Amino acid sequence: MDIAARLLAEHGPQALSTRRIAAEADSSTMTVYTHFGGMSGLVREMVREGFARLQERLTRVQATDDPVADMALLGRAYRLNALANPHLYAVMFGGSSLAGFSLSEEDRQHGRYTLANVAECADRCLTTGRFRPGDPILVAHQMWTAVHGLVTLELGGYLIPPYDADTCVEAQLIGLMVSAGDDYTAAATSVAKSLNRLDEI
Amino acid sequence: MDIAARLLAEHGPQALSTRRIAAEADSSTMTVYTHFGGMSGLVREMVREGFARLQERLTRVQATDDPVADMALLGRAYRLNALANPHLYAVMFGGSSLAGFSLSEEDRQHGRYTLANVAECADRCLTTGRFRPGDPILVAHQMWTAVHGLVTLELGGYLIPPYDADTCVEAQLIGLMVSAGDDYTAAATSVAKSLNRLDEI
DNA sequence: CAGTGTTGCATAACAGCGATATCTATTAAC
DNA sequence: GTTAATAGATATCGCTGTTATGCAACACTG
Repeated sequence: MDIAARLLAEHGPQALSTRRIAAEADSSTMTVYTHFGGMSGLVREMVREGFARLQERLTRVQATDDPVADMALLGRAYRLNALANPHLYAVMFGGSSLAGFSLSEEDRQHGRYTLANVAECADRCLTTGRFRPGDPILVAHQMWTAVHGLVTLELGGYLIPPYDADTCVEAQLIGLMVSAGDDYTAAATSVAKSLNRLDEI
Repeated sequence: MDIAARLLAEHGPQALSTRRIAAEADSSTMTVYTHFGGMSGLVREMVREGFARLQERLTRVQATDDPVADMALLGRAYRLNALANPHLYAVMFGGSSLAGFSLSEEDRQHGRYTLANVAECADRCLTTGRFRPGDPILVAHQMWTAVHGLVTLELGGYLIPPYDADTCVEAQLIGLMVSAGDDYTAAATSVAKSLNRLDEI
């Protein structure tokens, strides 16, 4: 797993081959089959690893008395995790394009479970009255999709040149909080506050 | 190109092989090389085709006196295009995971140009006072990332079960308009209005 | 018309891939 | 100590993209 993760991170997805892994591990291609049941099994395990890393990073943000700032920091953590593991992130969400590999429903459930942290934070935003009354799960879902879309486009190089990524992130986060019901100026200050807590994540 | 598009749409990305294309075309694998310079060239051409289809679909929405409803319909058109060409969509934005294939800066520019329709609509939303004053490009960008994220997760099967896709789209679109500065109830009615114009797209 | 250069495609081959069958050697259990 | 089981090495199969070679049809030129 360590070798596969390193190969993927350093040399991209095409370096993920049984022969290359075997060469790095000084063994034969059979090891991939005995331990993971094939290449797809190894990829599946790496997806799990990717979600584990993501969740570990999300749990780093601590709950403060400004839940909107916490939520913004969750968004930044999500993005930083993706930027730190770009290839792994691509495998996690662009998985269908890898030959013959498809996630099981259990894997997807595991992925969705990652949203629990965000939902908990959304609940705090709702109970403190910062967000418009609604379902915290649905709010968390909107947060996820928006940040996910931004990160996907950023990794794909589709960000519009005149604006750098940080500007887009800032605007996206503020817009998200406003869309959930927060006051615009309050959202702006909370998002700005989250910028000073980058050392947490 | 037609054969490749059909193979991709009907049998997924692993059916995109020089030999299979050659067999369907009753020719040899060399045709891919003489016409596209290799497999990556063909994929690049398919990405261009994908963006062309997307743009064609986006230009179908007509400008009315309710620009927010137009914007919502643009979002629905973006989603419907992705759902109609899921494999093509995956190649367009998950391209890095295909072996050794990377988009050129020109291709990316072509992709970003697709945003022009959305930016024009955002400008109308701004000038009519529905949206908070700001840069239409940045507003259009936020629209893009949010809808793109939603569609990506939907295609990946990551949507949260209790809510169906339509509910998420509805909530996401309303939230987007609110985040851009529109009034909540006005946004809700405009988004609902866009639901009656699905025959346009 | 004859010759010539160019282009398009078919054939064959090469290197690499995932996957499998077979066999060996090591380990675990009784 | 004997036996069963399992990890791993080797070789192989069918597949992939890619390239080199050669052949056939075409356009051009004297």
